[in-house]
Amino acid sequence: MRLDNMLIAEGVAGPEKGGGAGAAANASAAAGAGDNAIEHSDYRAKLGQIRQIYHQELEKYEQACNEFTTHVMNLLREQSRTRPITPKEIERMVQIIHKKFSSIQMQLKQSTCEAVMILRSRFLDARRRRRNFSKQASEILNEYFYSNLSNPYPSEEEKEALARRCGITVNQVSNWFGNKRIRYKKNIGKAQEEANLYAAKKAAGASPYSMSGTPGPMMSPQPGEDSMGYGIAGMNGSGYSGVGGMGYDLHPESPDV
DNA sequence: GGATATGATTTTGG
DNA sequence: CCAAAATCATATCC
Repeated sequence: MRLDNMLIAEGVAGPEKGGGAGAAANASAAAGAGDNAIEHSDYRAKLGQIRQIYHQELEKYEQACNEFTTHVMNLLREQSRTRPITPKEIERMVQIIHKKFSSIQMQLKQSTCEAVMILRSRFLDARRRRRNFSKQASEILNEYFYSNLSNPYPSEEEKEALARRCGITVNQVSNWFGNKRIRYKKNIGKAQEEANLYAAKKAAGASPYSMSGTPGPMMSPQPGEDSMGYGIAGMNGSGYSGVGGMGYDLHPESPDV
């Protein structure tokens, strides 16, 4: 029963709902968010495949069940000429057959469920579609991180600002800082170089992009403002003092939201 | 193709 | 409940 419900919920079992056209329309409607439209329709297509196979198999089983039942019935009828066979016995026979076949159907349903689950995880698990952030986003995040090494915990507002500037979500900013903190701590020695590197960049000021490897064209025309205002204003005086004492420093300035 | 980097999720500790 | 730590799954580099 659970399996049935699940299959219906996933749209594998249940009403036919007009085949591909309906599914496609559904997909495009559900993908109003936009960026995941392609993956979603792909998901839909795969789901349709599963669905089709499932129904095919189901029908096949049903047919086989009927054939087998009639076959048994014929045998019984034949036997009834040599010995009396009660209707009750026939009914029992039929029930046994149906039970057998329904257990086979159960297996089909279960494996279909499994397939759907795998499909879901394949498409819905964000880990499987990881995309690296843009170069600029990494720059912005790193700048903030190394400018606030003594307290790399951006507040909610700061996270939102960073998210906007990087074109990612607040959650992603949080993830990034979580990863960065732990991975920075893991090898301070090496990362210190990076810290210095970013400190140097900050000192260099306006053009933190050193053009290391990519002779390609400049990046996107990113709507004006950016750099300046935020990053440089970092800490008070002495660059980055040793982390030695306390981490708590209230932000020297909080211009607005 | 494997080694490493990196974003996301899951587990764990306070 | 939040963040650290562990872990997963992919991207990217070589």
